Amino acid sequence: MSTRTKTVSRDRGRRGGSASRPAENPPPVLSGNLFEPVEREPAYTRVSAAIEAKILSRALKGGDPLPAEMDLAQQFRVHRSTVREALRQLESAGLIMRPPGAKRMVVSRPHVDKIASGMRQALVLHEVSFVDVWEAMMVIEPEVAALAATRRTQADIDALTQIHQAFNAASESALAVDLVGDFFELLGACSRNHVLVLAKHSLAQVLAPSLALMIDRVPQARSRIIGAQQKIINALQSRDADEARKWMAKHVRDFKRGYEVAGIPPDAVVSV
Amino acid sequence: MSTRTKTVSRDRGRRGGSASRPAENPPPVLSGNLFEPVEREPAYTRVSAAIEAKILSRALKGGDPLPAEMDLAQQFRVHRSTVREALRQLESAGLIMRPPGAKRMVVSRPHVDKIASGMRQALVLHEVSFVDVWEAMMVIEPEVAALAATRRTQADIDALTQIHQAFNAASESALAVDLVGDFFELLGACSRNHVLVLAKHSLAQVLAPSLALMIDRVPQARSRIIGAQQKIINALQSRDADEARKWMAKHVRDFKRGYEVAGIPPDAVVSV
DNA sequence: AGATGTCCCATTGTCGGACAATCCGTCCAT
DNA sequence: ATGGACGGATTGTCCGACAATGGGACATCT
Repeated sequence: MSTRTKTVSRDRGRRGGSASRPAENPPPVLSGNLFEPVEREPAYTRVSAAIEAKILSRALKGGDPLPAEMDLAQQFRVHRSTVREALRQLESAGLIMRPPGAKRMVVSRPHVDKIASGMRQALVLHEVSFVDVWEAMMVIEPEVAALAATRRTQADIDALTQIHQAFNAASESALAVDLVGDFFELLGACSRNHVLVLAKHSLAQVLAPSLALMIDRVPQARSRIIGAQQKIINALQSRDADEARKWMAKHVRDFKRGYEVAGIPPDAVVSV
Repeated sequence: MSTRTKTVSRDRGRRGGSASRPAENPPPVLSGNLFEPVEREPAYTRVSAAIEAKILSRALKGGDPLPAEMDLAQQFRVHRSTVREALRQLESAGLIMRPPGAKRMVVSRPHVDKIASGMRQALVLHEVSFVDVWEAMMVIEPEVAALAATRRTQADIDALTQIHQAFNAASESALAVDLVGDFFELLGACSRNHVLVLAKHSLAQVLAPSLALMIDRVPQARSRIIGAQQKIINALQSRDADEARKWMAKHVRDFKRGYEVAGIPPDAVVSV
């Protein structure tokens, strides 16, 4: 005999996806399905949902340590193993993490890398083609550059210049790819808009592997990147949003040309 | 005494975040940290990483059933509990799921809702302000509309019109909000670009709760939405990308005005 | 005082084993 | 063919256990 309570009372699964069809008239006739499927969500899901709610409602702020697993198990009246499975979910969602070399889990806002990597997985598994990603870049990057031009500080420009010069001097392509990523990321930071930074970061992650290929195969790619970066920095320096937008658009278009020259078909699906 | 193997051999943590500083000259002097932190990732993480790799490399395709937990435990030489924790992580990442009323887990590509909800959590926890989200919409939505104008089919237009009319007739605001979301989503589908759809979807999720507020508080919001939707549909009908872009920009700007009229401060952080 | 060693306890990571619920295929009776 | 009974397979949850380790309290050394 176990102490489990087994009350299946919980019913407010708030997973509403807004995909509701126009909603026929329910009262008069019972058209089609009378009952919706009974929901039997396992305990580990309820536990994780409960903790997630506390975190999202800011009852648990970032940095707060979570109670010990045993405590949670007692509070939820559930076995520690069950709590652990719930914690794994939250951990993978990035809502909690364990600082390296620490016992207790702490509440943490999901790091950009975390969510971006989720996005990358999704795009890879959805077999998104390179043009799709490129199109998204064409939409986002020029506007981000324009925003950056109006909001950058001198420190931003200095940092960008530093990366630009490092790229100029980079010999091995792995480093060069990293530096291109850094340039884009820093430019995003100049826009002072977390949402766009997140979106940019995801695109960059998806593109990075093939970018390495491209830079290796296309000799003139580096000089074109150097030129575009320089123009963009100049535009930022003079706070010329239109110029920044224009050159970033050129820059992104160049990427596509680079891919074409490198023999990567535009409808190639991105991969890991 | 347990049978655990405890080999700490694994070292290729490929979590490279590209945040590398310009990389000083390592060979001559030992400047700063000589050793990187020893990595001791728990077994459940390695198990989930192994399965994740198999999925991302498409060795396991979508729809494939995963082996039973016991099988996995035997293959990995770990306890079933450990496997379960790994599975929880993959489940929460959306890489595997259990079809309602089935035993085995199956490989699944993460649904848009899944990743979008992750994005929403991240933005909420990063205390992103409403203007940030709005700015991102101003960047993305008009271009999506322009793309949609060139790629829409007649079926798309019919569906959009249907939603438009449903919104026109919608009485309760919850339904109206859903329909606005549906309109945006369908418009995204017309763009035929999964990446942009994903980004749009995330933004919509973040905005939905406050949108309900706004529609309730601002009487003229509905008529403005109706007008904009109509103009956009017309632009799509005549495949006029510029017109679509222009009206969508107006439409999104209207949202901001609506928020202002509703008394929602622009730097209010989005919440659940 | 500050650095270092020692000891203990709380907590995590992992394991072994157990049992009820339930899905699924098989077999049998109607 | 339909419907019911049966048994194996698999999951959800629990119990209990133990080694490893982080963290604090305390003693010791310089």
